[in-house]
Amino acid sequence: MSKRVTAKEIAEELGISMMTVSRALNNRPNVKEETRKKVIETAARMGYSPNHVARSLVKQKTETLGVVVPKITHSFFPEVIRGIEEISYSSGYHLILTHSAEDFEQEKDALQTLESKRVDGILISTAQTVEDYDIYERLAKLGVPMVFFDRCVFNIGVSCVTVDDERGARRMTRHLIEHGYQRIAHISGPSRVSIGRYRLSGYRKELEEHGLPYDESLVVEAGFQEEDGYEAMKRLLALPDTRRPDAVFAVNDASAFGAIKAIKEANFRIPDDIAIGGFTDDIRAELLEVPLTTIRQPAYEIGKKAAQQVIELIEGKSNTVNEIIVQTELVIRRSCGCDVESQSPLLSESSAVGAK
Amino acid sequence: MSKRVTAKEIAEELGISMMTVSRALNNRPNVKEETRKKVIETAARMGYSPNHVARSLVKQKTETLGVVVPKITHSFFPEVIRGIEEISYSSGYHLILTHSAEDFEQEKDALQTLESKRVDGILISTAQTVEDYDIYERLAKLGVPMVFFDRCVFNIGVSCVTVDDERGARRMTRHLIEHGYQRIAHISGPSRVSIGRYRLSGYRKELEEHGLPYDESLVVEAGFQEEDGYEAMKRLLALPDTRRPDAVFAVNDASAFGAIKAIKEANFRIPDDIAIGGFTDDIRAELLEVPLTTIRQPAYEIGKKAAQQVIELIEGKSNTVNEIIVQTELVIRRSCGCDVESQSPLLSESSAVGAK
DNA sequence: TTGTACGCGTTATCAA
DNA sequence: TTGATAACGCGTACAA
Repeated sequence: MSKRVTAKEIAEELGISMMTVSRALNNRPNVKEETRKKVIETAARMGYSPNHVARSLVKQKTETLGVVVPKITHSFFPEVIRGIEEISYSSGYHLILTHSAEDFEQEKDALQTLESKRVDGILISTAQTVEDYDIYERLAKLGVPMVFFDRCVFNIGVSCVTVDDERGARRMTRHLIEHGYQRIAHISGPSRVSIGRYRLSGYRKELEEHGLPYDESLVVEAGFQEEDGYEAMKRLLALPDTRRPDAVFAVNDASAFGAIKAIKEANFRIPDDIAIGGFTDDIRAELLEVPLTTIRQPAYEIGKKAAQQVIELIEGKSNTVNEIIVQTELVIRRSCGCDVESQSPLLSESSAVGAK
Repeated sequence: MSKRVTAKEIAEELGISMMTVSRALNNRPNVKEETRKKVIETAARMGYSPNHVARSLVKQKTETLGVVVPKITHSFFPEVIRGIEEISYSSGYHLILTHSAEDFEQEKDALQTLESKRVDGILISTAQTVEDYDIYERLAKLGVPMVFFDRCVFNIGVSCVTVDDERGARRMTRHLIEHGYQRIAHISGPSRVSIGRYRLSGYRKELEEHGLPYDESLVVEAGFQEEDGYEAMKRLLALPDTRRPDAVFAVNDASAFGAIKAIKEANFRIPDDIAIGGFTDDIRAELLEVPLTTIRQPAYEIGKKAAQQVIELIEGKSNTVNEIIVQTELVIRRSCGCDVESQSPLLSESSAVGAK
């Protein structure tokens, strides 16, 4: 550890008290302008850097937010983080980023460290292996400002920012039904995770509304990763010809990517033999050989809203438990076999940076 | 701020001293096993969470690394962060993630906060508008363990983990030359940034080695973003027919994406009219309508190595200034007009999660 | 094996 | 307008 200049040393240098230095440096009233100037100048000359650790200890505030993501993937979470970062930066908070790698034990670990580091608030999207809610409840009861995003836990008094998963799933399912598909399969997410449950329930409700049977053999519970979708699709493809799905709704785009891989390996064509729809609108979705029809989740927005929520909690501007629902959008591409005039998928305005 | 249980309170509860509590909780020797058990049990019961802030203050160590990235984009930096996270997690460090949004002022800001927060080490990739190196030098002189990754500043006594940019650029340029292209343009990065300079110099040296003229009108300095590549390409396309390039080497994939967009808008074909090569191997590169030939930078590796470097510095296992060069790889796809049997680009094993 | 006194670097409080 | 003193919660050093 390098030797650091302290406020005390500045005080000694100038023959004044520590408190005056502190006041001057923090732009507090009751300091003679002349003194303030001298202090600031001396501090700069001596290379003073205020010790935030000491400050946090006495102020009981770290100006830091803890973020827990299940995965630092390529598309959704980085975008969410960007949203979080933008809001928190402008409010003077910094981010401790942790990731659970979809593992509940690591997540608990991360949460405990964040607690020990006394972050002012926590933003979290649960791991897919979440087992119980004790730790969230404990933190919530302790009064640690906390907000879930994307993957939430409800009814434990914690706010949440997410999309209307059930509605999005219904929208996708309806879209497939309206295009004449009869045997629509669903590669679902883990039922432990909110978005897994809600998307499944949306799928199911929409089938019912259209008088289609809910066929359990067409629903495979899997994880959120590409390989999970791949394995699940293989199981669906192993069904006898007459029972094989003519369309598949995957819980998210990653899962859909895996499913597509399995479908191609089995020499079926998309969408002719099997249509497919995803959820997320990953940046890769529109670039696939057969661009993927999907439900767009505004990741950046979700991040911003979630950050706004915790900050409001922290600063006491609000203490209600909110469920913020961000709207999704059905993005129709070729994988569902619909007649959209498919423009060249290369870098549409909507994705990435729209060069104008 | 919620009321927190302190070590002192545990001590009072048990009628022992704070120190015994501290020793018991930190698995230090010289505590009767029975006492230790009681302490641990009581701590759990009372919901004790050690205050890391206080601990950091006395130990002069925060167990935290500061990370500064210019952008939280979709591909390269998230992968680097994943690598950093993996190593630091296993060594007990947590990450404060800041981003400069490619803006030098924000970067300085971030660096100052990280300094104030007394992070144990800093990992940084410079913003494209970097102006001077004062702050890096100051931090380095102060003895703050610091490592650059990807975009480095050399000769100021700070370690760096990057790829051999010049060599990668030469490799790409040579590849284009060997395929008969004569007028190879370069959309370069900002000359202020190391990778901008080295890639340009690689391009230039390779041309020279092959006896090709270095034509200034074929070199356009731009930024690292998609729109920069787009604008730069438009300028190249505005050249008279005979002076127009037949191939373009873009400083990175994002820039190449923008260039491709401009080329298509001008109704030229890739690679027939104009071939193109990038640098990075963004996850989208292989998914383009005409998959992009590029130089692969092992982002995850870079992150891991960079994290290992700072941690070694922090723990005093090393105090030498290292320049770690990670190898790149030429990835040949269709955009350069070469005869590769182009397999379906959809989610090859190499990208994302290879479902097996 | 356990306890006491002090210090880490800052801010809050109250007195001057 | 300034300063002295006491926290903040923990670990170190030494004594018991």
